[in-house]
Amino acid sequence: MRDAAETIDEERVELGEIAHSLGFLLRLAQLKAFDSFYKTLLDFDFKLGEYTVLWVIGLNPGLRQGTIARKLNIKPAHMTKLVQRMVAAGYIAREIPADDRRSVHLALTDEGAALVAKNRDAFLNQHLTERDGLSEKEATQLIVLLNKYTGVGGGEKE
Amino acid sequence: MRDAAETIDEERVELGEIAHSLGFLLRLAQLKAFDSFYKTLLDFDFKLGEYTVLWVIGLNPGLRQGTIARKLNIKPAHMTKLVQRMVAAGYIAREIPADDRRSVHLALTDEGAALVAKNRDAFLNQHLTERDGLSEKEATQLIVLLNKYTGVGGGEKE
DNA sequence: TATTGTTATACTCTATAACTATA
DNA sequence: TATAGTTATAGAGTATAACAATA
Repeated sequence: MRDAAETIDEERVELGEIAHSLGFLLRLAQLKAFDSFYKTLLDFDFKLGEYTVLWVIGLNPGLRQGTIARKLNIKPAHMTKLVQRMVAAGYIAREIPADDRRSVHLALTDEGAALVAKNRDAFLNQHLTERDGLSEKEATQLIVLLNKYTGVGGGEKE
Repeated sequence: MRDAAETIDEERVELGEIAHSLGFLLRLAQLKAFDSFYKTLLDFDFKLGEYTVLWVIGLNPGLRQGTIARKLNIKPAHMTKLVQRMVAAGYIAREIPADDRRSVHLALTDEGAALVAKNRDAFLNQHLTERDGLSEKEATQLIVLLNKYTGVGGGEKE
């Protein structure tokens, strides 16, 4: 595997110790995952982040906008614009609750719920298409470790 | 662990199946890794990507600009601007080889080499500071899996 | 004609701070 | 005075296409 198909057409690039740097590897891995995601969804006119927000709102109707933003690491300013686009598109309904009129509660419209449901399989198919190079077991292991590292699975049933 | 410190101050957010999506987890993980990286380098006036490019040029003096860009997933247009900044800063020297005058070969100046050397420890310290939540063994496992997934370690000694 | 790198443009995401309206 | 969200602005990263020089 060392002298095999490595000299294909490109000069060899030595990466040294950064090949073991989490930050560096995560950047490359994310680019790869996004690539294969978008490759499977040619007709999809949404950003990954937008769909994710719709998904989370669908699972947590009535949640405050800021809560979702913090959980998904979206900055308030960005969140505002994203929500505005989704409201304009008719996928999200905003509601100002009487008990705290500063906050905004979000829910999917019927149209939004339909959109999430319709693209659900394609979206979750990521698992299958995106794990190039890894065995099923390794992919599962990777996901478990990332859950732990990010703290995402913290309070979940797992 | 389920009823413990979860109701700290924030409403509970249900993520459902996307908590197992590689793309989603990689995005969060990358944000976290970058955060802790920049936290350890308060006085560092470089972007992560810029330092990475300098690093790789240091290990591969004379390599073509495009080769490095492809390996690091940097788009040609972006690479051009990045190189221009580094040349202006005095860290990179460009050389047009006689045998193919379209290409640009890159090498570090003495100043560039000194900069890479000086920040080497802080840069590689990522390993130590950035693996919050993971045991040493798990961090190693994660890095191995990411190496495999991204194909980075493909032709390396490992 | 094809390739390497450059320029120009636009769009997304991010970062920041000032602002409003509520509390 | 603090908080939730908004607006405005700027910067970084990316995508794209048109271009020049060279092969």
